[in-house]
Amino acid sequence: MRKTKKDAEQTRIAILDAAESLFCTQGTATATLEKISRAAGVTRGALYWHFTDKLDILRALHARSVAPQENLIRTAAESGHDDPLGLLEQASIEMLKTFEKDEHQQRLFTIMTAHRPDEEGAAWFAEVNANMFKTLTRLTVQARDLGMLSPDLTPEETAVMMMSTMNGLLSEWLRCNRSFALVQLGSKLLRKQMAFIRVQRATA
Amino acid sequence: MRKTKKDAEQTRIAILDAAESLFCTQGTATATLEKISRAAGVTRGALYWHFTDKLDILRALHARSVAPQENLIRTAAESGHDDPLGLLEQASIEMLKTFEKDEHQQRLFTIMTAHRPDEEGAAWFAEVNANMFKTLTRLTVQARDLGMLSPDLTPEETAVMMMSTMNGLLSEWLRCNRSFALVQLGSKLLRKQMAFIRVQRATA
DNA sequence: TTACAAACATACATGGATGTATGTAAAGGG
DNA sequence: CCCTTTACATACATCCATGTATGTTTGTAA
Repeated sequence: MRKTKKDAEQTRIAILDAAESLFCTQGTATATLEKISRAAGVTRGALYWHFTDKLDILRALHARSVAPQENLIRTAAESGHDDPLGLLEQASIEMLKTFEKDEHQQRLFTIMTAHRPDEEGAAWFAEVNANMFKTLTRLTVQARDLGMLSPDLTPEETAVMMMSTMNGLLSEWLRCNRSFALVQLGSKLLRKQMAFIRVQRATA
Repeated sequence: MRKTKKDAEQTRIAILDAAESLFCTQGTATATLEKISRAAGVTRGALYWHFTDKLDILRALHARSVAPQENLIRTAAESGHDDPLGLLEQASIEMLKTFEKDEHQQRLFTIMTAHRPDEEGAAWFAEVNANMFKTLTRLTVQARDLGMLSPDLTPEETAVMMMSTMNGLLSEWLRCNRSFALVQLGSKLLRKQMAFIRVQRATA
């Protein structure tokens, strides 16, 4: 029992990894804190030292893998752009690429979509998604103000469509065990969809 | 305590309704059997009389609301069609319409996607989805054999795309509290996507 | 070197969920 | 009219997850 700062941080990471894995395979409800601690090679004491409860672990998992990416897109959206829809298309495809590689993001996505915990956890999850929606809407509003959005689509509708297809692609890819090329098929679909979303000029 | 056959069937339905509601709001893990029985106005004894356990209730819920619709599409897919993609588009839009009205289907979808239970329940859920995928693939294979499928899409890719956008639309609609017109926006998206999936002829 | 706090492990108390076993009153058939 | 079965309610036993309280050992700073 000789733990230096560095050792402590390493056990913290071990706990997070174990929790991520168990949450993903068993769900947040059936994955008990003892299973997690045993999978991490420690006892529940260590777990309660580093985190207050299950939801705290969830938040930590989110903070270390998807929060950075979310902030990246958010800041890009806040600093105006001369081609918002181009940025959106680019960012979406980029998200697919990193998602296809990063197993942490994949597990966390599974956890948040397919194993939603009880009420407090659900509220937190809803908040995370609402933020993402706001970011997207900001971009689509810019696009409309620049006259680049198809006239039969509102900014909100466009944001909904983007969220829908992205989440649909990711969850479908995970559900069928990564049995198709996510980036290839996804970008093919996204490009077509973007062409539909953009105002079509010079077709005559 | 005077229960005729009809009364028993009615309590069974009451249990199913209560379970559906609680599973939807609290998840299958936190919604305990006692909460369900109390919400149904009975005790756990009645619940254990009608069902063996939680998963049995889930199966019953599935059987009474979405199974009929699944079978409808399946039989339509098995009896060949001269325009499989047209049938697919039609069936998808029809699914959106009934889904928008039927609150039972909405709750069950929430339960199955956002509150997946433990391992046995997850296995059952995976099976249900695999069957749907097979049905779709059967249609897209027919389309390819008839030369109606875009040459840069395999039948499996097309089925994946359909599953993805449909599930994405439904879950997005539920997530943001039905705050957009599902049928209107969904059919708009599906029609555009179908045009992309179909082989494009007579464009030159 | 000593004293304090970090970083855990261990032990305990509690409540809650499940399953089962038993009780029981009415329905329904002969 | 009686007997069996249905359709539950009640009671009990068990286990498990959580939280907390306490013990223990070692870094670490003064």
